[in-house]
Amino acid sequence: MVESASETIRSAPSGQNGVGSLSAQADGGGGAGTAGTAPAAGRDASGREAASGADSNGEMSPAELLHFQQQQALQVARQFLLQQASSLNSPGNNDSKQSASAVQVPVSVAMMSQQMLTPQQMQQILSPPQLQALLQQQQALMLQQLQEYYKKQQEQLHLQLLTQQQAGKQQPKEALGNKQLAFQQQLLQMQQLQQQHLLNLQRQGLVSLQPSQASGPLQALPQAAVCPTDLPQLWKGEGAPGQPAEDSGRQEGLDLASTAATATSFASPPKVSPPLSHHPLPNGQPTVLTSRRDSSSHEETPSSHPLYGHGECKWPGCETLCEDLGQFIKHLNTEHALDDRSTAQCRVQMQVVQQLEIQLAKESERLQAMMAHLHMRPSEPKPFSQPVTVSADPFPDGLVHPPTSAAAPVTPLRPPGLGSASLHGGGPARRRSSDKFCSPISSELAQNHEFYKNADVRPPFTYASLIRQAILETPDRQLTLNEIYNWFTRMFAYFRRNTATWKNAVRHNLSLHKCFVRVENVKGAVWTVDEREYQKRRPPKMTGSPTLVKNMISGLSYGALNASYQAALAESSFPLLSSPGMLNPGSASSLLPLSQDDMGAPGEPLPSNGSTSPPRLSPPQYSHQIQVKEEPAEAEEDRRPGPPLGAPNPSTVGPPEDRDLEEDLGAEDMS
DNA sequence: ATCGGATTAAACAGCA
DNA sequence: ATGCTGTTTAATCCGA
Repeated sequence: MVESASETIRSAPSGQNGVGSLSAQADGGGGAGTAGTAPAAGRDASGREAASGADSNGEMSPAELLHFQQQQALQVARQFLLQQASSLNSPGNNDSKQSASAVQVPVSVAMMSQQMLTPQQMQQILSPPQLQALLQQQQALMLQQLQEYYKKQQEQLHLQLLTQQQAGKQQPKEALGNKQLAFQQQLLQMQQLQQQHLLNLQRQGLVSLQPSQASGPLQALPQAAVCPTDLPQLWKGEGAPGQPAEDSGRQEGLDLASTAATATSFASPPKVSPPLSHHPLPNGQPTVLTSRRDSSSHEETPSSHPLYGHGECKWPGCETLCEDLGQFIKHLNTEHALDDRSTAQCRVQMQVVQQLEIQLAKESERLQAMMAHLHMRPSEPKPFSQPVTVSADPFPDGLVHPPTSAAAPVTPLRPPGLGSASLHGGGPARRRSSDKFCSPISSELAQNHEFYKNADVRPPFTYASLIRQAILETPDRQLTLNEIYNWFTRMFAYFRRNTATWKNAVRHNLSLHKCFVRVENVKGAVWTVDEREYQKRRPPKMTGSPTLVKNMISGLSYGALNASYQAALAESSFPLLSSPGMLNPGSASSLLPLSQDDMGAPGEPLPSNGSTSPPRLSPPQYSHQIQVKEEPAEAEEDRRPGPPLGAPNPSTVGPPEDRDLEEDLGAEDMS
């Protein structure tokens, strides 16, 4: 009647049958409708996007999401690292120098680290921009210090150089400048860092790199006695400049996974005898990363320079514009010649790299811990045949070995407890796996408690099931709205961060579902769960379809289901169901005032007798038959035949059953 | 293609 | 007046 044509226009993409078009539903909704639609349309897109993110694209399970996030963080860090490293190495290509003298590195890392960000700070997950900002900060600070400090140390440096050369190790070829020495040293340090990192990875993150340890490589360097004969070879590999730092960096970034992966599995014997005194690498491949990068850049345009890109000098803090490579070279030689400043800057860069390494190690460690946690449960059959580890897993120990961060395959991860259902649920919010398959939310929740608590992934449960869980977890099975909110935020990181909409959804669900009953309490209103109502709505489709049930049972191992269900009962405070006695008038009433009401209520069929009232709840039942739908199974026994509930055979129409039940209890309930 | 459940958004009323 | 709570409607998505 009302031609709310105006409204009509909006929606109706295709979503609902023609409703949209006709719709307008001017009918009752009137006010709400008009006002609501507009915003709703626009918001839906964004809102959903935020909430479901991956859903639309590729389906990701919560765990996959998490994994993905972690990988991204690591990649960013690694990319950064490689970029930094590339600029660090670049100077070396000017000439293939050799001679190595262990340059004493005066700058104490410890000192530096104090000036710089604390490990704790670094440890925080930084967004790329943040990371960059921090790095710049570090660089600035360190630069300052270095410049001052370096003057004092220069003498010492020269002295050492002389000493080295006199020792007969000096290379006749060309005189080595401090610059080269410094770079060599840095290179070595990089190698050490990389080794350390790899080692850490291989140790599955059990080795955490402490800030204090960070100075290890540096200080150990002198003693490590860079073997002069080794260095040349090292440098040789990087004779060619390679592509612009940026490009190479980018490339590395893209290729990071494989790079890292190869790094860990590389078997090629290193040319450099690992100087690292403390971390002997089993298969030693100290230079893998470096040499690999070098070699790749090696074949690249000789006309470019790692420190030159996009027409500007990439020297840290420089950014001088240079029209061409020639000009850049000139600039490099003049502005960044071997002097205090350049050397200091190199060190700074080195520090940056080191810090990144540390950060990377920490993130890797975290990732590994997370993955280890997620892989902890062998229970689930993996649908994916994808190998979890990259190549042969070199880890001998018995620990679970999640892929190392470096080599981490993109294997989809997911919370161990999650059933496949939740998996393809695609992640975001449309989950309800628990509802559908009767896989008890409590069990999954218990298993993945920590996961959901810390991972910002949306739990694969419906609001209704979550609310119910929250309520059932409490001793008296009742919660105020606010307490429910608190439970959500306490149990799920997701709800801690996505506060906008879910509260409304919770309220909406509380009101919408009959299974949630509001009870006036002394101190206000509390919400309780009417289990029967809840159970009623659970098996949406299974009810009438024997085939469905059959499929389900065959699909999910009965044993597993049963087990999980029992587990749920046990751990999840489902005393109501698990213990027959619970339904006794006394206790039941106190606990579930409402449900009690329903059952025994006014005139209603439900016997006040607890055991009988909830047919499907009777203990024997789930003990052998999952509750999957089985309310029918034995309900009838105690119950009067009348109610469809009792209908033993599934063929009996589902709807009636549902309806009846509803009427049975619903009546009172409604009132 | 359709249906029903779930989610999200929003309007609105009642209450402290 | 404001914020919280609770109810309701509508749009949309998604799985069956």
